[in-house]
Amino acid sequence: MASPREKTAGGTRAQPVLAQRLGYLLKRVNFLYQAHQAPALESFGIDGRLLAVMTAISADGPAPQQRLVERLTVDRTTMVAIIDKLEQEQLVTREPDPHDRRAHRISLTPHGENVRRQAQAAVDQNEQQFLRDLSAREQQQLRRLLQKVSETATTR
Amino acid sequence: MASPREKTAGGTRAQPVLAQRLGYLLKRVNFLYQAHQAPALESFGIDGRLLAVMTAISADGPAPQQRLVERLTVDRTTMVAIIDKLEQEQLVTREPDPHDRRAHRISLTPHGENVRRQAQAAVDQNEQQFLRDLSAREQQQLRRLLQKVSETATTR
DNA sequence: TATTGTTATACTCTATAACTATA
DNA sequence: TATAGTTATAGAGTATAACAATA
Repeated sequence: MASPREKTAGGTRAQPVLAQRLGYLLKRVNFLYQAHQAPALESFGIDGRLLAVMTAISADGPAPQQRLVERLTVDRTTMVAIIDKLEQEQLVTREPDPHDRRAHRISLTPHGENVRRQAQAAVDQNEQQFLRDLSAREQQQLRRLLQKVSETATTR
Repeated sequence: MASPREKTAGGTRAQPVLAQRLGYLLKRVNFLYQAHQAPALESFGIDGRLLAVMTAISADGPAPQQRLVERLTVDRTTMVAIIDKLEQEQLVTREPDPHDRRAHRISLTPHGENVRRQAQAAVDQNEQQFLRDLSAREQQQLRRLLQKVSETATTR
């Protein structure tokens, strides 16, 4: 029934030990990260998802909503709400796609690119605070390992 | 500022590069992990949160709901729903705490401990599939780095 | 007065179904 | 027939407020 010892840091090893479970760690670190970044992003009137969409457009250029949907793995209907918000804040524009009149081309406005750049800088700086106990090498390792797992699981 | 290149598909190149952002990676890997484990857990009639609660009880012994709340960082009202479900499946029992008649002692039933052990074994096995592109050493590194970050951010 | 567990309620996030206009 | 975008709607998940029993 109950295991004899655990410590959360020292010589744990026993059996269950929640704090070492990958699923628990991923959920928890993700939660902590979002909570840590939220205030920094809030001052720009955006959240992580909006920034992610702006990042995708900034990296790959103007795109129909459908392409953003595939890129970010969010639902079509969710994307509508995201673009609504971004357009309302005048960070992106919706234009008819000349090649396919069903589609809308989403582009960053100059203001949008400006906000994106500043928000990203704030995020990056904040991230250093979040990762302050990891060396530069460890930070790079963490990113690399997560990326590797992400690619494994995506291209199953 | 931004790193020059990335891969992911063709020769993407640009600056922002969503797939390298820590926030994006954490969210994505967490999502992929949950999706990967859900079917395995579903066959036991539970989900990751229920297993986490069972793990905590199994590791630390019977506990009042409040202690589980602190341990898992979920809301009191959420915990009520979780314990309701576990009790309904006869995986745990709610007994009056002899020392504090306001509190309930939550204990794993023998059946609960049995399910917990089998479910955990299934999760562990499934996890190897999820992490199949990481060496044993890399898996350990990933866990260690996440744990370190979690502790940093928790004990701010 | 404060705390444990509870209910009712609201709010966010996300997904489903059905519609429109194009292809 | 299928696809891009949209709307309305419903379902999870989670948080807030208020209450009963007890400390």
